[in-house]
Amino acid sequence: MRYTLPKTALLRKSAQYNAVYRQGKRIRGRHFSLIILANDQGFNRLGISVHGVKTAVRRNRFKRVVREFFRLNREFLPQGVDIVFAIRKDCILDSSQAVRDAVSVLLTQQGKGEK
RNA sequence: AAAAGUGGGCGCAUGAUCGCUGGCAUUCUUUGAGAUGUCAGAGGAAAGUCCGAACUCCGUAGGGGACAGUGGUUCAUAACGUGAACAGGGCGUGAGUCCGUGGAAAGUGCCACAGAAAAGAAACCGCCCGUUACUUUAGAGUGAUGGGUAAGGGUGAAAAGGUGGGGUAAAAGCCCACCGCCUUGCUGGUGACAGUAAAGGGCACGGUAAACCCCACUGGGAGCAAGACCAAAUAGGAAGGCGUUUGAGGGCGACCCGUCCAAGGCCUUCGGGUAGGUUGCUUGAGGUGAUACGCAAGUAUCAUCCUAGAGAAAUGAUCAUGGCCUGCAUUGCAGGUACAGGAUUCGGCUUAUAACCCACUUUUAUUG
RNA sequence: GCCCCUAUAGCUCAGUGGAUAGAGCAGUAGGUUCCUAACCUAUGUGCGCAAGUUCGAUUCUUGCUAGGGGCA
Repeated sequence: MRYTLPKTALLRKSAQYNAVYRQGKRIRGRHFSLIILANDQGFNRLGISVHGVKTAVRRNRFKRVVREFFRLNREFLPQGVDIVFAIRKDCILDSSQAVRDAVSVLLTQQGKGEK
């Protein structure tokens, strides 16, 4: 069951997204930003927002890559949080490994900032 | 063989592992946005939203006008601004291809600059005939003025039939021949239209309607975020009940008494309805094949098939094998494999699109 | 998904089918000043793209492209 990704692990409603946007903590990166908010579900939930990408094929491509990353790297992320990927229009990431590297950079930067 | 034209096809394939969505079946200590199994799961343009319809709601006596759209003819179609065939015109040696292709003798407007004149034609130069003044032997010349003239000049995108002959003071369809044009007839065609050594007209009618406009035809409005059903919370509404200084309810107060506020109160029900959920939702003017009719677009009959249904929105990732293309270069290595992703559903149009394949046709060259 | 609007100079905007397309700000060069600003003079730069109608198109028609807005 480790690598499944059911719909309960996705943010589905506008209200859920708005809660994360209002109260979450933002980490700005080069190709995308992370917005993180602790939840009371006991597991992570994922939301994806792609802005400024013209064609539906490229938009869906980003969403699939990010979902694939999220599915394969559960322990890599903080636990028990809602996390939204806000992808910018100049994003060039094309594989879950590239996303993993970028997220790793962001999280270590954030850790240093807190210390 | 080369260069073209037209029409059509294909739009990488197979397997393994992990994962996603839906249908069906089974299952339950957790009845869940559950689990297991099985089947299915993006396009030729799904795109742009440029047209047309289905479907849904709202509106609606009938007629006219306004407004908008369309615009050769005949068919096709549920319908269309789409398609087919044909007609007319432009382009091309050709196969072919392109065309918003009704009306300018209903009216109004516009036609810059140039030019005498740009529209009920017109006299600037020129040509011709008079009158008159001056010069002159005369013929004639110069100036002024009255007329005739559209042959010639030059301008322009465009200047009111063309060529030749006759004719005249000079000219002119003024007259004649041929060509062109218009009207009427005849013939062919369903028709647009075409033909005509038929008759008549001397020729009138510049262009522009993707300027206003006229004519013919078509059009009620909104759109699945349509619409239908269920329905938290909050505010307000309606009805009924309680209560009316015999005090419901609330404040002060630990509580009682007391005191203060008090119909703008409390309770129940109903209706509408937000978040949210369910539905609309995929069997349809459907696909494929055969036969018949039709030049064709297409239509009819029979057989056969069922082929996505999400909702912050599923079809992805990794690996392997093999196609195809390119490069290196020799039988391996490297790189590439387009445009692009359903959102109520259909019919079209338009736009994007790597590489490859097929059929027919044309022109040129060579050979037979 | 549906429905609208816009595109003119580096920026903000004008512009009856007809001239070398205009105004303000900005830019460049020169003048003025001891120097700078202000001021004066001169000067460059454009009609989103492609077809069509017309003698002629920024303007009219069609198709694209880009941007913006509305419908809960």
